[in-house]
Order: sequence, then structure tokens, then C-alpha cells
Amino acid sequence: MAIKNFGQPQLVDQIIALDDERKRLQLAFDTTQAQVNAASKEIGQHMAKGDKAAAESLKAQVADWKQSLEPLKLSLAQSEKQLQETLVLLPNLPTAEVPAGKTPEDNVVVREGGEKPVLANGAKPHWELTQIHGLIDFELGNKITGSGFPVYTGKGAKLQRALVQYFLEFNTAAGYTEYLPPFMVNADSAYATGQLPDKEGQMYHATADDFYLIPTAEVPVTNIYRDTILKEADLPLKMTAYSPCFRREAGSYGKDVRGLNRLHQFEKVEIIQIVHPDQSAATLLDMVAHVEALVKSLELPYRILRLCGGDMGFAAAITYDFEVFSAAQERWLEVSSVSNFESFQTHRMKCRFKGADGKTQLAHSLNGSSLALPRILAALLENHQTPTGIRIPAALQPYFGSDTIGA
RNA sequence: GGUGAGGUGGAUGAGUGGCUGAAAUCAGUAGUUUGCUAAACUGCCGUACGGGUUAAACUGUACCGCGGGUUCGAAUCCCGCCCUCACCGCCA
Repeated sequence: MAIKNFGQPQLVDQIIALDDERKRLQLAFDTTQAQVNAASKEIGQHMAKGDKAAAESLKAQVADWKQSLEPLKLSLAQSEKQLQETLVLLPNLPTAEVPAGKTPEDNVVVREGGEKPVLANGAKPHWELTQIHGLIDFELGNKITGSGFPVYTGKGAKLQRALVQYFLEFNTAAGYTEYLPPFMVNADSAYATGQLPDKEGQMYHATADDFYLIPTAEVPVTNIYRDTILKEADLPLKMTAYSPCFRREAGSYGKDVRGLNRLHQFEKVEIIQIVHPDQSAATLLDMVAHVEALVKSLELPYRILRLCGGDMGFAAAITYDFEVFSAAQERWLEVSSVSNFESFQTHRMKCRFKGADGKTQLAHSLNGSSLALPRILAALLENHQTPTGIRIPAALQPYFGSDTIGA
């Protein structure tokens, strides 16, 4: 809790007290209810024998019990509700490897890779490059929707498509099964993966139907396995999905939002795994290596951070962030976040598996971006710009159909 | 949007007031048997939250789409909602 810089440690004591109270009430309720059930059965037997008097006197007794049951039922329901409401306020517990800290400055750089390019004089930030080469029309997006909803045009649109295609192929080649999920989810799904109640207000909410626009494919894809009991042999489940992502980003307007750096709608390819608890730590490293290989193949300078407790998401037990260096802006841009949620999401989702001993236990879930497109595009444009155009990395050329953009 | 049918355990599918947490079949699982592939037979085989135990055994409650109601007693009757399917209308 302290590592996560979580401000309300008293919640834990509250929960324990609430749970004790709940148990007390349930025991009281169950015992009385058991008496009622037994008596009801007896009444049936008396009726069958035609012993009306005995039946009637029992009925009176049952009516009595039921009266005392009413208030118990109410307080039990209230107690359960209260416990539930308090429980969902609790973030996941960080693992032992997570550094303590409050801000991004406390994150630990695990390693760096790739080479920062030396840009020629006159190198431009991506928001100028996209204009010069006619790749994105931000103004048009303003007109159609609002800020943060860019319109990709011509080669820009094609490059987006090429990136999505490449990422999906890269993931399926590594054994991930491709999904194309719904882009809106119901509240149950949003609770299960931890967006609700924590991120209420950050998601677009279609109130007429009470649907939420997904902030990431993680939400619909992980929820595929909500309320399921898997077989141990089914694990690990490896899934990948492309989706647009919608984020309100309320309160984050400012200097960092220029161009592609922060959008309300962006494209992303996600990888998700549901694994045996014994495997999740190793799986996390696998996924990090997988994303690293992907970033490398785009010939971008990158670094991998282990997030400190305070910078991690609500649901994560441990998170590695990938940042690529955006050469003209001279800043690092987060392009992927790979996390192990352990049993946090699966607990909310009731995603379990039946082990060899026949007992059901919670699986572990993990996910990561592979990758978030707009910032990758920004870095690609800025790092691979030449006086005459944009160089397309070799890995991407088969999907883009060309090795350069521009003259 | 209109009309009709329907939502039962992993699947198919019985079940119209008490003997039903729920038949049967399939799948799954443990075992027996037949010299392999395969088949036959037998047992087991829902979940959650409690009590209990070192752990079990054992035991209570709830759950047959969701929420209410009627009744001593509801999968079964009544009301509301959601969803699915079919046909019609509209439409990419």
C-alpha cells in the first residue's frame, strides 16, 4: 500500500470489520431460514396426511420466524453492498520488485536500446511533417468532431493501416489469437477490468444505452473470459486485438498534448494473456521481450521503465512502460505499458480454472500494448526524417508497399 | 420499431406449486475389462457465501436470464426489465 502511495490504508481495516459483520448477519439469517425451510417441508407432509390443525399451527410459527427474518435480510443485503462498494476501491497490491515512489521521476530505467538519430539541421517535429507530407489533418478533425480526433489522409491513413497490419501479424506469429472485439462495453465489463469505478469520467459514456466506449482493447478482450471456469490445459490463453481507443483525458490539456502526443481517439494493438498463477511472472517478461522485439524492428530508440508504485495503474501489480525517443521533440513518448494484474482482474471477472487437484482457483491476467499507434507514428516520422522525406523501416515496407514517404 | 417464440448445470434438453440443486443424453474425470487403434461397463462430475475440521468428512443458505410479488412452500403462478431467435418494417 505504501509502495503504491495509496492514501487510504484504513480501508483494509474497514473491509475486515465489514466482512465480520457480514458473516455474523449471514449466520443469523441462514439459521432462521433453515428453520423456515424445514417447517415448510413439514407443513407439506401434514397437508398430505390431511392433518390440518398441525399444519395451521406450524404456519403460525413460520409467520413468526419470517417476521424476524425481514430486518435480518435487509441488513445482510446492506452489509454485502457496503462491503462490495468498499472492496472495489482497493487498488491492486504491487509486487516486491516495484520501486516505491510517487511520480514518474521515481520510475526505474531497466534498459535502453536503439540509437538516437542525429538529425540534420531543419529537422521538424511530427506535427509539421504530417502537414508537409499530407498525412494528417488535425483541423479537419476539429471540424468534424473536436480536438484530439485527427483525420489521417492519403499516405498517413495507409501508414496507420500498415502499422496495424504489421503489429497483428507480428503478434499472431508469436501464437496470439486475433480478435476484433466490440468497441463499446457494458458497465459489468468495465468493472471487471478495473476501469470502473476508478476511471469513471475518463471514459466516454453512451448514456442512452449505458455503454462505455473502450479506452483500450484490454477491456472487451479480457472480458471474453468473464464468468468462466477454464481447464488448466486451456492455459495460457494468448490474445491480440486491434481497436480504436477512446479517452476523455479530462483535465490534461496543456503543453504535452500537441500533435499526436495525446488524443481522444487513437489506434492500438493490444496483447492479452490469461495464465496459470505460477506462470504470470515469467509471462510478463516474455511479453516485455515480445514488445521490445517489435519496437526494435521499427528501428526506434527506446527505453524500458519499471514503474514506481505511485505511477502504476489501479489494477496493476507490476508494470513496465516502453518509451520511444521522439528525436525532434527531444522527449520520450510512452508507446506501451505491459502489466501483470495477477488475480486483480480475474477476481472481479470470476475467471477461474480447475487445477489438477480438482479445485478451482483464480487465473492471472496480463496485457500490454503492441503498440499504440499515434506516438509510434510520431517517433517514426521524427526519427526517420530525411531532407527529402520519411524513411520507412524495412520491417514495415511489405505492409506499406514503399520504402519512403515524400520525394 | 411491430408481432410471435424462448431464456434451466460445460453442451443438448426434461421439468406447470412440496418427493427437484434439478431427469436423461453427450462431453469431462477416476477406475475395471478386452493383447494395440477403439469399444464396453462402473463410480464421480455446478457455483458462491457461511458453519465445521490441522486438513477432510460433514453441514447451512442462496442461485434454473435480472429484479420484484403471491404462497407455509416457486425453476414451476403474477408483474416489470434485459437478452436471444424467427418473421415484418427500416437500414450499412
